[in-house]
Amino acid sequence: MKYIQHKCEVEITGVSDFDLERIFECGQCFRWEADESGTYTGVAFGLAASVRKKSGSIFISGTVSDFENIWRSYFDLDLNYAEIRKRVSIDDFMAQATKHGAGIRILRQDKWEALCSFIVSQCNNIPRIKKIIATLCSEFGDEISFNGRLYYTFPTAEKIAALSENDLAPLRCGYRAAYILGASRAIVSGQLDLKTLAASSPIDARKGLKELHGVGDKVADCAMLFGLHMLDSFPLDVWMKRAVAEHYGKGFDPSIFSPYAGIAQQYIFHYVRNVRGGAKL
DNA sequence: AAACAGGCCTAAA
DNA sequence: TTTAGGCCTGTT
Repeated sequence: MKYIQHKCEVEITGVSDFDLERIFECGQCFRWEADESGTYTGVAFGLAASVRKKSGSIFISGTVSDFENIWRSYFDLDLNYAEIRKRVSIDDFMAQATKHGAGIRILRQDKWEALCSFIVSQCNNIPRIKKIIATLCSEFGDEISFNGRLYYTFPTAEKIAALSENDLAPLRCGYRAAYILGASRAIVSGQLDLKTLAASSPIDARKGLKELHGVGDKVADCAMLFGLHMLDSFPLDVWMKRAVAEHYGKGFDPSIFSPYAGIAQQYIFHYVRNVRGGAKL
């Protein structure tokens, strides 16, 4: 990988497995939007940015120091996904899934943002999840001016913890509001330390997350995979349950993909939803 | 109009 | 340990 500073963006070359649509539309994040040219704009770690690809190069707005401090890690550019694709292609089904999903990456998102987002995601569809999170940010995040538009940071746990359920009413997120408040307060009180969990074993991380009211197996696994970057975590939603039951039978054990079960999960998810399954169950 | 959406919790077998 | 209902809200 090499990168050079241009006028107001950094050009990155020598990175394989980088497909913006597959990265941003595979359900791991909810705050990046594409324009008609395929450039994605979003906010992460308090910084707004635009990302585009052109003839094999990646262009990310900002400086080399932004890239080194944030985006290099955010896009997980130091992990060799091409090799992981080979590794999880254990049968024909996975060979197909990885072929169609080449370019997917697991973002290294903010831990709290991921946890909060997947609490909101429960029993919801993606458009509504996006809307709720957008409102959460515009109501309680900090403004960022970027390319003549206003964007918002994701509100900190501290900020949310100081609110009431009534304050969250504009989100229209129903019973999830109490879950968000509970999670934020657990973090602020120190009862839950995401940084510690990220450094602990998957079993302990899962147990810790599930102590939160409103966090079960699925949300915990998503928070681990997408927030704690525990790449062996294998979230099982209704789509995945159906897919693995169909292809591997009832006694399926995700550890056949270890230590990259979570990445395998993303390939399978993308494959059954976007390539084979279509948009309906 | 009733069912369902990328779950979770609780109560009851 | 597994299963059914209810939960906020928006959409079909």
